[in-house]
Amino acid sequence: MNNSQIAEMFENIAGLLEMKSEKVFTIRAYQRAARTIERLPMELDAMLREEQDLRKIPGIGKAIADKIAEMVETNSLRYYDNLKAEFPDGILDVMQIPGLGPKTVRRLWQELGVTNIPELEAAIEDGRLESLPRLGKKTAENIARQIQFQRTKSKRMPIARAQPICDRLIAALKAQCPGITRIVPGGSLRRFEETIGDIDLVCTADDPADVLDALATMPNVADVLGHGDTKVSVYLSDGIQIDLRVVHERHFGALLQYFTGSLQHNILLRDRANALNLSLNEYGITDRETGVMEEFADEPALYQRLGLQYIPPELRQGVGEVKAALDGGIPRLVEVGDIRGDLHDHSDWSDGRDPMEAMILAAKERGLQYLAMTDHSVGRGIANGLSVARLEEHMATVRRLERDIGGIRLLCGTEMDIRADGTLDYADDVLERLDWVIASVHSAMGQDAPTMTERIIKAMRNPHVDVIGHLSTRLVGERQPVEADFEAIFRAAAATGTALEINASPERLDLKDSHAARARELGVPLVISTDAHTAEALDNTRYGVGVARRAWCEPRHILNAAPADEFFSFLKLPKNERTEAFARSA
DNA sequence: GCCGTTTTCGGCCCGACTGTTTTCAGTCG
Repeated sequence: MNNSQIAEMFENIAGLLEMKSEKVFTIRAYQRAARTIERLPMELDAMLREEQDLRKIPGIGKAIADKIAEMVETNSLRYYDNLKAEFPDGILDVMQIPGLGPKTVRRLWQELGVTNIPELEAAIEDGRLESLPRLGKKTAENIARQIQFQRTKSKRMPIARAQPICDRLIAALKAQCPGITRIVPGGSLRRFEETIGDIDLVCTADDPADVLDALATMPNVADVLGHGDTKVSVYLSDGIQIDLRVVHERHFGALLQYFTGSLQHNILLRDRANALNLSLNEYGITDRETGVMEEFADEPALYQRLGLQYIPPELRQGVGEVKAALDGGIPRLVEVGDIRGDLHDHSDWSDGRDPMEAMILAAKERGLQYLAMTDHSVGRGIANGLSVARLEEHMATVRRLERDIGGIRLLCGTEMDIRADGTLDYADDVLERLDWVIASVHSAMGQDAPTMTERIIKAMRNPHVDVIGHLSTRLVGERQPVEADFEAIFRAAAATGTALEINASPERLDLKDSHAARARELGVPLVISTDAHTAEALDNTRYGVGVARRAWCEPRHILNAAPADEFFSFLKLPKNERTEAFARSA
């Protein structure tokens, strides 16, 4: 069983226990464990194989650790099976409907015999639901509406889709409400998660009601889910939910912190406040003795008041960051401005849109010190891959443009296919003349894990392969990652001195955050590359930096954060010396 | 069920909003 399956099972356990009115803290413990497991950097079954103590993971104690062991060993959990047997099959689906919680779902089941969504719809239709005490016509209507929306509502969307929607929304609200003093995204968007459930906006304004009304009455709003004095929630016509919270300027720091989350991070932060006999909410920090509330114009002051280092949003995942902040363990994370070169770029020589010259000029304009031109190898027939003869020309052109343009160093490179059998698209005598070789999987992605693992490791053993591109080949929300033993691959990368790419294309984000974290731990040199196919795509670096920051990467962990001279001397090293040299320079 | 720089037992984040109420339970984030 993999981590996401295990997490889902704990999430279901929590749901069923809720319906049993089990102790709320037991339920929370399962939910917390599920959320933690979801984003663990390593697979639990691998950890167990290595006899690691799962109880070192925050939120996992004896009971849950034992259950994980049983799941990994037997692919099932008797406790869960028994629990599930107490409830009808579709009941968890019913609980997924927004507005329907465990209490209501249990009543609907026990008093009306509703066990799935069609039966729920029938009970609304024939008026049985609204006849129950404490439920009424309006509740019935709301549930019916939510069922409909569930069908059209977009699932979590890639950050690449959410970001522009959010930008447009902010621009529209600003234009319509001159009283807005600040408006910024919060939630998963600000934490740079790879997918976004709904878009959270944090706003300060002289007249909150004005802003709330403005959003609620926008033309592309399909439905208003709630509208109070400080917040409004709406569905846009394309099925995206927007939550907007508006408060007075003096509460901004506390509100932004609260609305950025994550939920688990906020809980840990409020625990910390409690330990200091303080109470934290979205308006400020209250001294429990005196009842006096302190307000915060910005977030750093709030963290400081709790005796903590500032925690960047990307780290607010509710795992170890609060503890780290207590001991000064929050590192200076890599920033966009640290990235000195881009090492994965396509031109119209293969499947890019823009001529090589335009790409180089765009890179120079963005202040990059070096750029690798890495058009596709011949195996990518569909992407107009370069034959050896065209590659020769390509190299000559790179050299000529480097001289002609000046002020930026160029690398003659390739993004070369790793074929299904692990052999490479160019022969060694071709590869050794290139400055920068990316090897990537573009075909036969359905291979079984042992085959794929061996295929990639075989490529890494080649002395000329500098980096593996978009390791898992996943497309966020579109295509599943390949099956492979990633732990083995990371270890092989460290052993062979092969770098791993954090592909910053927002559709890819590959390595993903937890994989980048694990690779970093093992000392693998990482690069953040845009895989740009257009000049504008060079701006996507920020998405890759977001992934790296979520993986606790500092500039020293990122190869292309090195200034040009340092980077080029690194490349002169034979591969088998690189991992060690990278650790030394770090 | 988890956890401990006051605790191995007794705590466990906190407020907004809604609908059905006549004072609040349920749900959400």
